[in-house]
Amino acid sequence: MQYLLKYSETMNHEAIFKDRLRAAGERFTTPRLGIFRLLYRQGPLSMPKLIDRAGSEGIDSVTVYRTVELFRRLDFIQEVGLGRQRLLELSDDYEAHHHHLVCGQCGRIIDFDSAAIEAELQRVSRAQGFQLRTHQLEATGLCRQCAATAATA
Amino acid sequence: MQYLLKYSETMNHEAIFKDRLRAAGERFTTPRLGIFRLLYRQGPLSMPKLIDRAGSEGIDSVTVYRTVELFRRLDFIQEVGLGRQRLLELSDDYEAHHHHLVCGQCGRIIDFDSAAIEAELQRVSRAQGFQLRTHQLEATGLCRQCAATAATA
DNA sequence: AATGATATGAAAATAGTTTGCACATGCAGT
DNA sequence: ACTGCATGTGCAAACTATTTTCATATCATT
Repeated sequence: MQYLLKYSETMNHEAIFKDRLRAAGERFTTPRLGIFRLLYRQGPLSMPKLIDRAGSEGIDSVTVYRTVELFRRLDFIQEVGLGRQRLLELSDDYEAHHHHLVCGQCGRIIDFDSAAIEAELQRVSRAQGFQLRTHQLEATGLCRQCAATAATA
Repeated sequence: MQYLLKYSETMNHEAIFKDRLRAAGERFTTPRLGIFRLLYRQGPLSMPKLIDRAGSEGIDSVTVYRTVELFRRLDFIQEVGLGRQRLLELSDDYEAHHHHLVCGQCGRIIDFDSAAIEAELQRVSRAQGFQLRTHQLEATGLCRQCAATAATA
């Protein structure tokens, strides 16, 4: 009997990427791989940064726009708001933190994890018949330092 | 050009708005009030929509940009991401829903409330010495209908 | 009402995004 | 491996969004 190997154990992330593209009837091309790599290696990037980095690899900005649109359509990436920025991140980036406290004063971002929130979200989704893919919680306020400064000012 | 605004209505929240502006050493002007009203009455708006609505009240787009920047600086408004849009909403809009399930397929947005999540967020904030102002939880996935369609496809 | 400081609108400059099109490339079938 | 051809890519240009500049209008104070 043969093991039913999971893709993630047999194939590297780029092979999985290629596979997922092909499965969706889309072509596996050099620019698409390049953009995937940038997001994979450099983590969440803003559109301008992604265009810039891709540019230095010889990928045109137009191609970046079109590829981001494609990736979004295929759910390869999601767009998350962080403070005032919009960042693009790979959907299956399990390292990503999804819960943030953003200081409106200094811009500091405090990541945290909360099993309680995840559990509650699961519960609500189930109740709504909603098939949960990913989520993001962003809280805004003042960090310890800025709150202290504001109090004395 | 004359503004198409009138001062004649109930001004409770508007008086507060005026006071807060003045307290910050900023001027209370007709365009600023107009933009405040739009956000107050029409709830969260995207930048293009706000520019459009303000335009039909005789307020220039440049003024909208500058006023939004001012309001943001004074914490009158916050920018929230919803699906792919960025929306502007008044910070003290207690009617606002802060928890959403966004369907990646059809774009439907399901609002929900969760005391459990609020409580957990309070707890985490306190532990971090973070002074919480507002928050937003956005979950992405497939709504009941789209999940059913996807399963049979 | 007069004054001085600042906000506003109009035009122009700049940045960000989309579209049209000729050429290049991935990939299915030999 | 080669070929055909559907599709992706880069470039230029159109279009849209945002910022800057500056003369004028408006606000708040006297």
